[in-house]
Amino acid sequence: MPTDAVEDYLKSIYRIESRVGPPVSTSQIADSLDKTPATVTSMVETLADRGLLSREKYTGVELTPAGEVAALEVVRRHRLIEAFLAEQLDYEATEVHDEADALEHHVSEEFTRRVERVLDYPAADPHGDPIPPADLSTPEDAGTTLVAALDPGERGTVARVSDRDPDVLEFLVDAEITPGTTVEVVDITSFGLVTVRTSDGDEHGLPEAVADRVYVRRAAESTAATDGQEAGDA
Amino acid sequence: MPTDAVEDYLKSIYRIESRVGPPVSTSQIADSLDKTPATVTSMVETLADRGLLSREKYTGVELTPAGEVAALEVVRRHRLIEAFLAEQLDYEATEVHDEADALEHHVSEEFTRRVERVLDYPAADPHGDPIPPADLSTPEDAGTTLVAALDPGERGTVARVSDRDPDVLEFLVDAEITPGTTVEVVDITSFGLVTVRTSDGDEHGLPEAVADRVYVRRAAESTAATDGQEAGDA
DNA sequence: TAGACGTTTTTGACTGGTCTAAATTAATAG
DNA sequence: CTATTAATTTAGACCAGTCAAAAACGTCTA
Ligand SMILES: [Mn+2]
Ligand SMILES: [Mn+2]
Ligand SMILES: [Mn+2]
Ligand SMILES: [Mn+2]
Repeated sequence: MPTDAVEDYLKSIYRIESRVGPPVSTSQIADSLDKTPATVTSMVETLADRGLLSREKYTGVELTPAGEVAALEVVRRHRLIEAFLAEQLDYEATEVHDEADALEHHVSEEFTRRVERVLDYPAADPHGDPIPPADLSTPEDAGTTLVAALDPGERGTVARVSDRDPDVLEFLVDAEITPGTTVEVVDITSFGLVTVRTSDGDEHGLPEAVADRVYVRRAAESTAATDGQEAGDA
Repeated sequence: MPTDAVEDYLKSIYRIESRVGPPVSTSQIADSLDKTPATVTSMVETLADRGLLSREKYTGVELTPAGEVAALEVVRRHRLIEAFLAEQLDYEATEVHDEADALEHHVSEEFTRRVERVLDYPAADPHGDPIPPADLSTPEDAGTTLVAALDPGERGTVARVSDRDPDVLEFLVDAEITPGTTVEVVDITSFGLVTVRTSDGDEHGLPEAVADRVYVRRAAESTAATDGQEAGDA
């Protein structure tokens, strides 16, 4: 029943909520969907009428449980399709997004299940975003942003790279900073340059805007200062 | 640029043209798309304005070369998607149609090429409908309808079964009258019952409406009456 | 050749999604 | 506490696609 537009709004609100929390403002939605604020106001009204979100005028919106379920269904389809494109049709991680953005509104539940089965129930899409299972039960373990998780000298595993800016994503993929790889923070300057070493030994300087789009999990118990042990689990 | 609706109209007109030829009437289109005649009139006006078809009021429409190209692109995507669903996701031939009908408007050229490549350039969809190649050059060899092609006693290979009526399709699939199988016409009655024997030896009585949806190619040079030779190429 | 009848078009209306321009509101700086 | 400013909402418009009801058309029959 929901139209493409409705699904896109829900998905967008969901993603903003899970990044910065509610309330989600009109302009945040407008930016992320590339619509005018007037358009967004009108749409969130109808979404509120349908019980998919609660709205306080001039403040913002927040998904209701029903809205969150609907959003998660879209997110699930989106990520599953991305995984599928990468896996079965040999798409690059940088190419899957737009295709999935169109398809996500038009695949049936049947299709979704079959894709999931063929891929053997993948946990994450090609960027590392977790794929909600059919019961939509995922708590969204996103990992922590690079500088928040690691001090200089520490290592971690990349859990996820944001796919929001295609250029940033392209850069990260080229640098081999992708889900599953290991990174070590070499240095963090006061002016926001983060230098990391990747598993192939290369060093890359990441401006803050880029570093903030890399999410990692600390390598278990191997703080460089307190512990010389560096046995790697590649 | 064309919307889903525009593509559906073009596809529908194309299929009617290739079945009964132009001009295609308002009501034929309305029937096949399940729209009211008023709606169709309004849409064919805009299609004519865009140069996709020529129209004579109160008579009907005919695709222009541009319209035919656009239609063939949709048909190509549709059939490729059907083949893909059957092949890679294990759909039954009876299940692919609706899914493809939605997806056909939302897959990119890139996607289409990749699917085609993965399937190794398939010639036909699961019902036997030919898949136009990327240059859209296909002349559509559809095969000939069962009673037109075969006299009683003759055999032929099923080239194609119409997918228009899901129930008929289901029946044919159950009877194992599907593209690639061999059928022998046992008897044709004056009142339109066609009895055929399938390769497994079973006989099936097909009412005219069903028989007309099975397209075959005569088994080369093995007319039962004039020739005892029945060497089979399965 | 005049109806009658079925088909097609016209008319007018509605929904969903979008925009621009104008009005309103909330937050903030003086 | 008021004035400026930025964000938001309202007002009014438009487009695509659709339908129901009414009018126009063309054909075929009596
Ligand atoms: Mn989308
Ligand atoms: Mn993604
Ligand atoms: Mn369609
Ligand atoms: Mn088909």
